[in-house]
Amino acid sequence: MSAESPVRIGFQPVRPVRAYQRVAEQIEERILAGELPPGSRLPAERELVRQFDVGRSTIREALRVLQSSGLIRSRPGDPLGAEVLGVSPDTLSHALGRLARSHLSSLAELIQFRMVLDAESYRLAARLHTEEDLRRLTELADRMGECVSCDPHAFSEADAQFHRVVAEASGNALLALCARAVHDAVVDAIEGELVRAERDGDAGEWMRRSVVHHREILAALRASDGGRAARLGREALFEHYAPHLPERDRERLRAALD
Amino acid sequence: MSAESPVRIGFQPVRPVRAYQRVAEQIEERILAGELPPGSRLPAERELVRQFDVGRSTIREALRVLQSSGLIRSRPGDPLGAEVLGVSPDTLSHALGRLARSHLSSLAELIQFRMVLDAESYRLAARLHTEEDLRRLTELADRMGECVSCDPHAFSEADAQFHRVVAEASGNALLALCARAVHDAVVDAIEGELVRAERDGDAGEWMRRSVVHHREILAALRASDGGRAARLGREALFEHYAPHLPERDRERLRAALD
DNA sequence: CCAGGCGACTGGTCAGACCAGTTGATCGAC
DNA sequence: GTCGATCAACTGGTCTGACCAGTCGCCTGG
Repeated sequence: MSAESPVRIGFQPVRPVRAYQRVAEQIEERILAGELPPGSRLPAERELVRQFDVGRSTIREALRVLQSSGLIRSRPGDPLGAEVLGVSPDTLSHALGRLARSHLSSLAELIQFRMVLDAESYRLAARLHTEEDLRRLTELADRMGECVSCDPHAFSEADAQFHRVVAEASGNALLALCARAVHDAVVDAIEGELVRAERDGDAGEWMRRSVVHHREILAALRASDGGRAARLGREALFEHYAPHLPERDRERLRAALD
Repeated sequence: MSAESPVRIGFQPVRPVRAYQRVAEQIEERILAGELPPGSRLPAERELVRQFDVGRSTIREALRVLQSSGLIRSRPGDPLGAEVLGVSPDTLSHALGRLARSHLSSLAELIQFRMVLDAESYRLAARLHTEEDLRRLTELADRMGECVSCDPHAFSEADAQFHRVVAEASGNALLALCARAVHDAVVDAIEGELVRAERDGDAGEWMRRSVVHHREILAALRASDGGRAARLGREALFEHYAPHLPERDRERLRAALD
């Protein structure tokens, strides 16, 4: 402590703002504000150099930041310039995947989180779903049934789509995006395990069980019984993943079953 | 369809991988694998140029990508090189904030999502909480009570911390991070509304109500009644935000009440 | 002992060059 | 005429070399 501390008036420490940051912020602002809609094109880099009056490396670093955020995409030789992609959930998936990979969150946490998001999707979807949603879900459940013991890849694809449709039927895009990101992260993280299980020969069995689960959930949705659908969804995920987890994690997952 | 379609063997379209991408991936890999723990330093850019055998602009673009992902931080003049920060939830918050800002999700969706995440935090926390958690929550609720009609800013801070402690007590770091990110996004988005409400003079009233809600939730948590805590949490959020939403959105929020 | 200055670094920025890829107009063969 | 190759004018990706303003450690003069 100094002898006389000067009067504190709310001065903020001024941190230098890099040129590439300001460029990136300006462009991001335009994109988020809708002035640069998805599909539109940014000027060429050398043109941006003129407009922003900075060096090309500065422009390129700014574009790199935007690209790593998934806001734009560029392709060498494209005379139209970088393409605006708009806000996409991929960044979210990426960030979630990184978190899942790092020690910050274990696979069990990821699955538990997926149980939460899926269950709440079901709960909301049970109230809001349309006939069209039900038709698509029925179709996807049927396709899953067809793919058992013939095409595991198509099965997974139909399964993923089933969850995606439910999440969208929940009426909450944010919830749907997060659910999808977590779904992808789980699939990425446990793919190896599932392949191993398949080698062990019980592949057809869990697929059949999964189809039954999905049909039950679908029935609950059709009956607009959100609580039941949510519970079934949690149980399905638990049954699906618990065998591949150590006992300690399994216990934690059980806590999310309710 | 062409006359003779060649035999399909699983060739993947080879997409060019940029040099800066490979550099960024290599470094990210080391960080995620824990070989470069938080706090450690990357070599200087010119040293990386030698190690990776690429130009400095390539190195810089790679570092820019890593920096925008929050994995590293660099400071001009630092003779130690860029600092490794490790995986942080900030990227997630940032991505969520962008999603919230874009047309992809309205404020109502954001709040609905927060109702879901908070409620599930309560449900899990009710099972897992420790005495220490309860002590901290009691303290925070008390502080909220003290701040009513004296320091709205401190009130908000205590409120935010209450939710953060609950989320951490849920035992799921991922859930906690998302809940925090969504909380921040909601606060960012509706700050203006709350200030307006405060001007209208009912500030003290909703703060008092909020304190009551938090105490009720705390009691439910103490009783390990997760279902009750979850329901109370949803109701508290609904009551808090519904008045500031148009009727249509309010209806959608009600759906999440259960 | 300490203050101040002097390098030797750092990251941030710029300018200019080259490469490989894309595109569209041009031009020649049919 | 149409079609296909050619070519020039772009694009983004990369490299080089330079300069600036900071930051740090050392070293020197007091």
